[in-house]
Amino acid sequence: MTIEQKIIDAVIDGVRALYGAELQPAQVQLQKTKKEFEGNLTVVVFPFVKMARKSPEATATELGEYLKNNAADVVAAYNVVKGFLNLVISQQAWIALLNDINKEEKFGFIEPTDDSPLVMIEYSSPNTNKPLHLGHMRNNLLGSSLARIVEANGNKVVKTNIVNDRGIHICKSMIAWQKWGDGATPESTGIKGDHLIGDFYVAFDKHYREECRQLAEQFMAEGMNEEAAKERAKQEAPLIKEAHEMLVKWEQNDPEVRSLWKMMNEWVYAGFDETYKRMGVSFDKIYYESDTYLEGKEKVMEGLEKGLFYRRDDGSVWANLEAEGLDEKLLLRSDGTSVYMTQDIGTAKLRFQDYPIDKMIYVVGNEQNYHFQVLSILLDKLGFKWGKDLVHFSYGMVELPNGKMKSREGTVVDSDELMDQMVNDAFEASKERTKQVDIPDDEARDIAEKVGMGALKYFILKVDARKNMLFNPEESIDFNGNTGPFIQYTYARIKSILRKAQEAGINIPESFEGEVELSEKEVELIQKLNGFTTALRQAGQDYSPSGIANYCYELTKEYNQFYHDFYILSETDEQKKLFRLLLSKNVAKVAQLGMGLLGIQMPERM
RNA sequence: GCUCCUGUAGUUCAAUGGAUAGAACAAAUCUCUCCUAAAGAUUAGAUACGAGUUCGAUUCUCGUCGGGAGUACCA
Repeated sequence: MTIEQKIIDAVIDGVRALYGAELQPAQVQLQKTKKEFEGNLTVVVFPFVKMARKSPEATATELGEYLKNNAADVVAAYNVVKGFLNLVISQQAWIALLNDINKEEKFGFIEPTDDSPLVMIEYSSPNTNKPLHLGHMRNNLLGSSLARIVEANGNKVVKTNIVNDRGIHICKSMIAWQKWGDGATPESTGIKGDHLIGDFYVAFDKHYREECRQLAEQFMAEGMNEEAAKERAKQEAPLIKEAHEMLVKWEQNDPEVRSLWKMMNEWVYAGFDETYKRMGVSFDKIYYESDTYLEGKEKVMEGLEKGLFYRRDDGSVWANLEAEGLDEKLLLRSDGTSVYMTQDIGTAKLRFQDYPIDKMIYVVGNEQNYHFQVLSILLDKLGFKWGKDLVHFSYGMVELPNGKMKSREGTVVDSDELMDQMVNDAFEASKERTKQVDIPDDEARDIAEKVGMGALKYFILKVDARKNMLFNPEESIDFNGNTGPFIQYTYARIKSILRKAQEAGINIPESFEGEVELSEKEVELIQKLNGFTTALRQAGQDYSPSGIANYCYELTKEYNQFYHDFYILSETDEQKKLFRLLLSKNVAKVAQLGMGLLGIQMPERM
C-alpha cells in the first residue's frame, strides 16, 4: 500500500471517528506540500469543515492529531496553515517507498490482461502523393506515443493506419510521370520513392497552373470577366481533365492505370517505411482506402433502407443531423460515388470485423473536428457500439516562425530533411564538446541519432496537443532548458556514476536496509519518482503525451539540483552513498520509462 | 452569420477548483581543484477584459474583445 493510500484511508477513518461522516476516497484531496511550508503531503480540509462544524484550523488540527496517533508509521508530524493540514512523512516510509519503486522493473506500468479493453488507435493517415512533412510528424509522434501510454495503463492496443491511396491527387502524379517522367524510378534516379512521387505532383501543379493562366487569358480575350475566366480555366485545363479521366479509368479497373497506380504507390510505401522506421513509428494493421471505400457505400445503403438516411431527387444520399444540433451531411454523391465520410464508415466496418474494438481513437488534425463529430453520430446510428464515444484526438497546426506551412511557398519542412538536420546538429554539437571522452565514430553516430531525434520528438510532444504550436528549428536545436537532450544528458550522467560505482566494486542493494537521515531534496526526489504513477494515469485519462514529457523534465531537473550538491562517489558515509546510488539508479530508470513512452531512446553516454 | 478550439512573463511552454501562478529561453550578476559546465546560484518580469458560482477561480458558467479552424456533390 502506498503512502498516499494509507493517508487517505486514515483520513476517512478519522472523519468517521471524529465527525461520524462517511467519505469517498475521491473526496480526500491530497497534494504535495508547497515548498514554503514544512511537510511533504498536504490534506485540504475545507471540504470537511461543514461536517465538523468547526473552523478550518480546528478541523485540521483535530484531524492531524488523529493521523499522528493512528497512522504513526507514516505520519511523523503535522502542522496546520489555514485549512491546510501539512503532514511530515516518516523517513522509514520514504525508504520503504524507494525500495518498492526499485523492485518494479516497469514501475507504474499496468500489464494488459485478456480481459483488458481493446483500444484501436488510428494515426498517420498519409496521402500517397507526397512525402511526410512536419505536420505529419506531429501526428505520428502523438499517435505512437499515445499508443504506448494507453498500453502502459493496462489496455490492449492495436495501432492502425489508413492510407489514402486513391483519388485525384495520386492521378496527378501519375499523369506527370507519364508525360515528363521518362521512365524514372527510385532506382534509376536514386531518389526516395515518396519524394520522387512528390516531385511529379509538384510538376503537375506547375504545368497545370501555367495552363490555367493561358486559358484564363484566352477567355478574358473572349470577353469573360477575370474571376469567371479563372474559374472556368481551372475546370477546363486539359491536364485536370486528363487527371479526371484517369480517375474514372481507375474506378473502372482499367488494367494499365491500375498497374501504374500500383507501381507508383509501392514506391511511396517504400519511402514511407524508411521514414516511419527512423521516427520509430509502426503499425499493427494498415488499411487502404482503395479497399474500404466500397464498403462504406454498402453500409450507407443499409442505413438508407433502415430509414436512417434519405435520398434527394438528384439521387444523392444525406443524413439529417439537425436533431443533434448539426447540419445535413452528404454521404453519397448524386453519381453514386463516395465522399470522405463514406470511406470512414467503410473503414470502421472493416475494422470492427477484424477486431473486437472497445474504444476507437482517431489522431487527426483539428481541422477535422466537425467531421468527427458527425462520424461519431453516424457510427452510433449504424450500430457501432464504440461510435458514440469515439475519441477524436485532435491536435493543432504546426506553425513556423515566419508563418504557416504552405507547400506552394516552399515553407514546408520535410520530415526526412528535418531528421537529417537534427541528427547532424547533434553530432556536430557533441564533437565540439567532447574533449576527454573519446567515443568511437560509429557510437558517436548512434548517440547523435538518439539525441537529434530525441530533441525533435520532445520538442513536439511537450506541447499540449490541442494547441497550435510554433516550431522554431533554431530553438529546437538549442539543447538547453526543457528539452529532450537535457533529460538524456541527465540520464547519461547517472549511468556514468553507476558505471564508476561498479568499477569501484560497489554493489547497489536490491533493497536498502541501512540507516540514513534523508535530506529534504532526497525526500522530494523520492516523492517525485512516486509521482510517475500519477502522471501516467493522468496521461492515460487525458490522452496527453505532454503530461509525461513535462513530468520527465521536472524529475531530471530536480535531480540535477541534487547532483550539484552531492558528490555521491566521494561521500564517506557508506550507507549514504549506497542510498544515493539507489536513488540515482531509480531516477534513471523512471526517466527512461517516461521517455520511452514518448518514443525517445536514452543514450548510455553522450 | 453559425459551430468548435484557443488567449498565462519579451518568447516558448506548465499548473486534479486550493496556499505567495511554476519552468525554460532571452536579459543582468555570480560560480569550473569536485562522479560529463549541454551545468548551477541570484535578480527582474505574466493569468486579455467584465460579471457569476464558491470558503477559494488561470481552471467551471455567461458576456465582450483578440487568434485559429470548420461550415463543399475536396480529401
